[in-house]
Amino acid sequence: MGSLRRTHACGRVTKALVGSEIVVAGWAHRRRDHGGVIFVDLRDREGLVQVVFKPEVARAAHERASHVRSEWVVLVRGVVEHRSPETVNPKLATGEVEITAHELRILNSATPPPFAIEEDSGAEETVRLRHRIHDLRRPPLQRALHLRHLVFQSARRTLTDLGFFEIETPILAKSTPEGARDFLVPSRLQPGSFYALPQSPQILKQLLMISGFDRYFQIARCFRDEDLRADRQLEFTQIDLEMSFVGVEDVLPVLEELVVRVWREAGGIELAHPFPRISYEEAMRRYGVDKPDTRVLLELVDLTHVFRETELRAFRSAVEQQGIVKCLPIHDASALSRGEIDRLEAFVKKELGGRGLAWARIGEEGAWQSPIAKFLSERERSEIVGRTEARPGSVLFFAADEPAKANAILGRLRVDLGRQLGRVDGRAWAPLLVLNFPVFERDEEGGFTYMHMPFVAPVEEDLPLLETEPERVRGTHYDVVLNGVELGSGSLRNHRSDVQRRIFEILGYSKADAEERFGFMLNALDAGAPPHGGFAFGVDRLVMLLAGAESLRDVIAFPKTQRGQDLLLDSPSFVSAAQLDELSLRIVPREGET
RNA sequence: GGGGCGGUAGUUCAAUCGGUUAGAGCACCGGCCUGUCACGCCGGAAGUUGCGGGUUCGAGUCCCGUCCGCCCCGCCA
Repeated sequence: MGSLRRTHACGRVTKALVGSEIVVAGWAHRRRDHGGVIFVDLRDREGLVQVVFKPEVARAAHERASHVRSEWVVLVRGVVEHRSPETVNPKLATGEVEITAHELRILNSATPPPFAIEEDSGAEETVRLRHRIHDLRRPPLQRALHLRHLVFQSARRTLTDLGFFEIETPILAKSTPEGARDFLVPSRLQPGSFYALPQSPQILKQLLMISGFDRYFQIARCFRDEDLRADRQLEFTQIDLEMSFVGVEDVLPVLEELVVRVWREAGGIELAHPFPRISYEEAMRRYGVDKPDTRVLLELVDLTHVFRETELRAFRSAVEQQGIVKCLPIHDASALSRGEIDRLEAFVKKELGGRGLAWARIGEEGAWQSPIAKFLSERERSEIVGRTEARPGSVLFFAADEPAKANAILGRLRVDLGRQLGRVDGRAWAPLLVLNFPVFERDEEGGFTYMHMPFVAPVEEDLPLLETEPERVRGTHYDVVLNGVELGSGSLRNHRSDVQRRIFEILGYSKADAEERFGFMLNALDAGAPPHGGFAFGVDRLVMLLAGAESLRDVIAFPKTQRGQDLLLDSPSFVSAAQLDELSLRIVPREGET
């Protein structure tokens, strides 16, 4: 490079610079060699600019330029000039100008790229992940990671403005028995003992509240050793925050302000606020999910009581086994063909694990066209029609199953069909606060388990229910939902150890169990814990939404595949016997393996 | 753990019913070309058809196993 330093970014060369000598550096995006004049599109983070090499202007530079290939790294000194009107390129931000090169320095050659460094490379994801360096040079990834940066900066600014301190917590943390599977890190100094990577900084941030930090936030890396999905990675990032001396109504405005400012500052989007609110119970009832996309206008109807004594055995047995019967009515549904309905039924059975999908089409004069019609009494049919407001042209879908399953099936169909049939309200963004999640839910054995985590504080007036009907205890838990995607969740936490102990009891921990597993937490609460509560945003999903991406992998610089591998680094990988030895570890082959 | 889709040149795809030497675009290499911008023209090189086994006179194609990628269920405070 010598002593020459770049003076301008390629993508920022404008008409204002015409006539001046500048130095740019970047990657040779494309070379067009006309034998005489040679054009090189030079690319950097900011964009492309055309460099012209003319033999009569700079013989040596022109000669050198003929050797330049795609992705070579070069530095150019030249003069910015207007393009003649017929050679202006309107597709390029810098297309009205070009740089006439006086000097070319080749800083590095490069192997040919495995695919085109373009908006859409056309390459398969395996190839893209293996060649992540080239993939990251593509504009969509450059934009996504820039967006991520803007999100972080906006969040930091906003939370700082609101009086939060940014405090780090350990990555080498401790395994706790609840929640997801831990990633373990063997300790060399304590042979046989393990750290766990944090699933979230939950406990530590509560300890920080007890320590008096009042308002904390952190851009925290979290680790959960569970199977991956398009929207789930082994490691992910949260904007984590916690506040002292607050109730729910003090936390929610902070979350709203954060989301509104991030969308404004990182995305240039004004979100309507305050955000609409809905209870967990209402969300499940009307939409079948706890994170409804409220832009979709279709809604579910509960028909359980209609079928208590029905002749239709599948429905009655579902109701008898504490299940529910729900209906997704779609009016004016002539666009839904019989073939489409059959396809949906197959989809429900195969993909969603449903027993089936009952349906009915209401014909002219209200005649039922339906495989279940003959099992339904006059009264049942008229009650269904009344409840669903069905009319000629309506199609009704029914799910009779345990509540979670029936809701999951119809909740999914609601969104799929709503989008497919255009039953949407036209908004680009639909933020929503979901409130009052229950503290407990029943587990498979009929006992209680926590719905989100064991530290969620009950709503104050429901505290007496802890002794009588734990199932009905509403929690202070809240979710922020955008377009049917959960951006994050939070709650007030139990700051009184007696309430926390009672909850452990209901969860089935003995006193000794609770002491052993959470003794340090209970002691900490007793050390003068203020009322506190907080929240954590899933940044990756948030950026995915803002970027309009389909997968978390498109907003993370170096993501892992569905099997948890990094195809670029080729991790995870075996380690040397010496390393294992130092950690007092031995690899034991699994049954059936050699 | 389960269901589904996929894997052929660097890359994106094609290859009839199981049948000649596995083809094409782009990329790559060489040559020509002074206004292109997906430059153009001429020529060239490029393959363990993911891997292993089987059926067959003959397998990219059929069968079995396995590996890898993606989507989903389970799982994920």
